[in-house]
Amino acid sequence: MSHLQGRGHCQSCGIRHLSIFADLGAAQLGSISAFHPAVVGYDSGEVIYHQQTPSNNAFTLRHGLVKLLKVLPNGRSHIVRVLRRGDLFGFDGFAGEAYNHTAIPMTEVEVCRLPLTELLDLKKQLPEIEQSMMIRWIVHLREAEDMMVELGAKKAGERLASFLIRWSNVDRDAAGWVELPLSRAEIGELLGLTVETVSRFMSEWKRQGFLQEQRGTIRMHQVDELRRLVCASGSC
Amino acid sequence: MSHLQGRGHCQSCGIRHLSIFADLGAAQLGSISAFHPAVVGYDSGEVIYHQQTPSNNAFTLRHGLVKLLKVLPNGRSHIVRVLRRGDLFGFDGFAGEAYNHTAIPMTEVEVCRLPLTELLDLKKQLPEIEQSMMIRWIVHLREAEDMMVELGAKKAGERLASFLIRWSNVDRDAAGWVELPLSRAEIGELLGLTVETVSRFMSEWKRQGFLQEQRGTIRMHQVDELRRLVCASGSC
DNA sequence: AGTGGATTTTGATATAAGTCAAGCTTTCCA
DNA sequence: TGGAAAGCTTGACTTATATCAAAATCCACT
Repeated sequence: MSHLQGRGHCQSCGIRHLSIFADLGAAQLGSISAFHPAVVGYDSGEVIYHQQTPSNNAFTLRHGLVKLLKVLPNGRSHIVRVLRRGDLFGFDGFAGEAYNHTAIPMTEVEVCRLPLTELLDLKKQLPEIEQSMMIRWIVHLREAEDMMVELGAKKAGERLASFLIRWSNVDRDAAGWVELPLSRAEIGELLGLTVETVSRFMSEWKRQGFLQEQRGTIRMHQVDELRRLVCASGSC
Repeated sequence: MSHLQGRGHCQSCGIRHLSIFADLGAAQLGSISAFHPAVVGYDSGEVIYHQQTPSNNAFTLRHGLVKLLKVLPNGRSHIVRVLRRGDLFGFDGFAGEAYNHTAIPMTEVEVCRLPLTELLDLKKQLPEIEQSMMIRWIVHLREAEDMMVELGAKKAGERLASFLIRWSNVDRDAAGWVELPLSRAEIGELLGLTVETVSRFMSEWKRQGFLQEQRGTIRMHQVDELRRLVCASGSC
């Protein structure tokens, strides 16, 4: 179950430097009296919010991973984005309008819940927040455009290789291992492929030594080799 | 060739009500002395700007249609967005950074060219512009998410039907006709399909009476019928 | 009006990826 | 600890869509 972990205190927040509040001074934060964030926990698979539901809160991800997905009337669904520490989400509709997608944790997560109306006020008052949000939108839009190219112009192996390579370039440890807490089904939903196709490619690459995996953790080898093999003249 | 049509005068601009300057009063516009927009024309197929090129200007489309596309190193390319009257584009990088995509007119167009640094200043000064840009980003991001679902979770016929239906709901005349100045190849690049696939579906639907076409203009019939036929239980 | 080039259509064929089905592993918890 | 559920792998088969190729049509320009 989701559970309230307590009232938020931005001043002492461990991930503030990753959030839209990164550029605020302590004084500025202290002076905000009408702001009421709350730290909330969710288990993997719970629903943080559901598409078509009125949006009253935005969220900042404190730790764990969240997927944003859209479900079609016929049951098919597609993951439109995977969120990481510090990401802002749920601010894709205007206050009171419906969320455009569903947000579900892929691990245990902790989020900071921000009432939308308060966030909008804050944004108006503090140009730093404004600016920080604008930058996020731009980056975010770039990523969306890149993803459209992946989906529209690349084939299965290319999409999967480029996803795994990108993923393994973030947060990998000294030995090159990265957590990959996505099921094959989820990778499929993200890349527009079936579970079987994802599984086949990954098995093949493990056999060929491009990929190691143990308990939800992976390590990539000879990335350039893999690229040369899978991606026709620079398609990924 | 592209050609300068003259210095812009926001006050008298015919599409200002569609632009990011829609909510400004005449007085506010008049008071902006340091702003130097220019009206520029381009022919179909010219390059307005090229991906990887430093971004110094943003643009507002005055009339005609522009495609934003990304080209992969291997020559494949994908259209990530089609722009209409009033749309702002080229503001996807920060001043001086590279554009993330290439902008090419699909018809003769006229654009208003806005120096990025000036636009950024203006945005800082006038909350109306700020607000208007934020709304555009949100809408835009929604559209991008929707498009990812199209590409990732739907098949050829579903994508094409939903594209044609959406398209024909904008700017159609009293008799239901809409201009469609995209070649089959461009529709394919937008939807992740080949020319042949696009052509086959459209021919079939013409035969079946769902679609009429003459000289770059189309008209849809019995949309609900088509949907029922093509889209498995509500997939489009 | 007539010719040449581009675009579109149509057909035949190939193939990547989906579907269906069965076994195999891992994980979870009773 | 063991047994069920969930997730993953593998195989055989089907199919949607790409690819290749050739007509047919449309359009632009003398």
